[in-house]
Amino acid sequence: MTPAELSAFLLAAVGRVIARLEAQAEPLAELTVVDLALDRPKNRDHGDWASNIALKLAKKLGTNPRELAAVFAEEFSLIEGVASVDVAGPGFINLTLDAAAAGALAKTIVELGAEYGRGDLYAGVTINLEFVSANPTGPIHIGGVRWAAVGDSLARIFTAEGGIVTREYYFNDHGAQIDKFARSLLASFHGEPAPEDGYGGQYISDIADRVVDEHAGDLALLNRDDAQELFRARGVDLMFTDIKASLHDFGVDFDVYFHENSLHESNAVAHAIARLRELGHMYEAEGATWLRTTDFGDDRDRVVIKSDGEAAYIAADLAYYLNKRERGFERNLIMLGADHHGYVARLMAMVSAFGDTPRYHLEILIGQMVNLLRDGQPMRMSKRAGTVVTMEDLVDAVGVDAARYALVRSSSDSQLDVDLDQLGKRTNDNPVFYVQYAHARTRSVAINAAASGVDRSVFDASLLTHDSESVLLGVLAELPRVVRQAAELREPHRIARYCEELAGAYHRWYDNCRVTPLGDEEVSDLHRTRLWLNDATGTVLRNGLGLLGVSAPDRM
RNA sequence: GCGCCCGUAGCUCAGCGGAUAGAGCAAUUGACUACGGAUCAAUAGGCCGGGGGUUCAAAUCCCUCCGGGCGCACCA
Repeated sequence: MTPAELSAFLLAAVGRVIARLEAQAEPLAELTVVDLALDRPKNRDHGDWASNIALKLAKKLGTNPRELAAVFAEEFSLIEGVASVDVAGPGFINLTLDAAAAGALAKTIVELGAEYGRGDLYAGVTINLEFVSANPTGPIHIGGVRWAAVGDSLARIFTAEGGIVTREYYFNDHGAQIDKFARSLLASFHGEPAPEDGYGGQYISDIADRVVDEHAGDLALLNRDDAQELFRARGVDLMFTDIKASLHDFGVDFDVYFHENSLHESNAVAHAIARLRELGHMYEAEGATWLRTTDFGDDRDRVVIKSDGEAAYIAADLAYYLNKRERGFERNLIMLGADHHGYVARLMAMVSAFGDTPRYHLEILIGQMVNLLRDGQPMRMSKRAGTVVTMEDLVDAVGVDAARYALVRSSSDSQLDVDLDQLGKRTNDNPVFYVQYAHARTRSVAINAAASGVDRSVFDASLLTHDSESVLLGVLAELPRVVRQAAELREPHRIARYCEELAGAYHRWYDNCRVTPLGDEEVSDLHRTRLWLNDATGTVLRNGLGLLGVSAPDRM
């Protein structure tokens, strides 16, 4: 029995009880699965599942929690597959399933395979996920890498919930940052130090050299301005190619690389401004053109066209947002570093100005900073000096799986400390190996089972009676709920934590319950049924790791 | 000054208003002539930053103070 099936039965039972009680009390609103608050108790003595619905409803029904719980419990005990029901503490209802009902899940999971864990939370909804979006003025820094891991995982999770997801990279190939980049390349070409506010380091001279290799003849003929222009165009292009390749090596491939420049070159910016003007939210003052964001909760109005006639940065954002909406995206998410959180209010105001709904049509996820440590000491980074730790450095140090897992396993709301030395030398410091090992073990057990003549020709769930088996089944049952919650809260780290819990439950089961017969013991239905459970665990670990973009190896 | 995030075991971090607050690492002690010891079992380690409040029930929600990070442009 899956949790969804159990919930449906319980909800129906609750409905019957309430129908009887409502004769003497106020009618209640329609109840849902959420009201049931079905939970897997931490303490095994409290059964397989627990509900606190009696505590929640007692007051509304004009009765006390324990009495109400007793009534529910009686009704619950009639459900097929429920072995026992107890009322505990202030009014918790603890349920224990019989082994056959609980164990049936193992077969269900094996049969569903990659489908198990998927849901329909965002069925058919078009979702645009914009992340990384690092300027093409240098390699992706560590904060961007966090978003690469988290954003890609979130994309996988939304997809698992039925969403039609586009991964999008906003490429800031316009404006002053790019000019600095071009001047930095030119400075390197002339053997000059990096400009005061520019970029330095090995990658600048590398890029400059590559441009020189391609265009040595041309450069000799160009004046300084034209040479800078050539460095700008080619340098951005080369940087862009490098960034794409790094992301690909990291397992992240974007569907759309959107160039900011295209918004300026087309009439997209003018189009967006015209629309906002029609809606009456633009005004002229002090020689500039403003968007009245204070009408929508921002603390000051924002300049869209500067008094020198140039578009301010937000102009492109207006155009970009409108463009996404016109491309048909219902939900748009942008992932930004904490150093950009001051931008949220004005973007939300913009959404309102367009007549859309903030936090629905546009959501901004803020990720806190990542501190890189080496031997416990923070690593100081400077773009000008070129001392940045890149995605490649991180991957070289620990590998793609370990890097992605370390970045995705914590809430994005928390600042994260990543110690390169620690991650690099002691592999056990990263729980990804614990999870991957559990998966490899399921494969190894399956191979041994086959060699011993154990197959899946028989499945008798009533034989799965060991305590470690009911714990394992309980954890397996939770994947769909964890995926849904990770999607709703935009928190991929819940998947990682779940995988760790599952791996632990599996290792403990492995220690207690053999799949292959020992010595000259006969192959029994218990062995065969346990093979189903083993394979079901392998499936769930693979599905879970897949949502994180981490491999599930057969051997390690 | 205003805004956002954080403060939980020695360290890095989980914890959907519920029962005895958890995991990994680090420490101590056990378990392989049994499906992989990258594992398991056990011990130790906590005024959940402080103080109020809401609730049958608060690490979780609200207020306040303290501490840390990051922001508050006609920069991008």
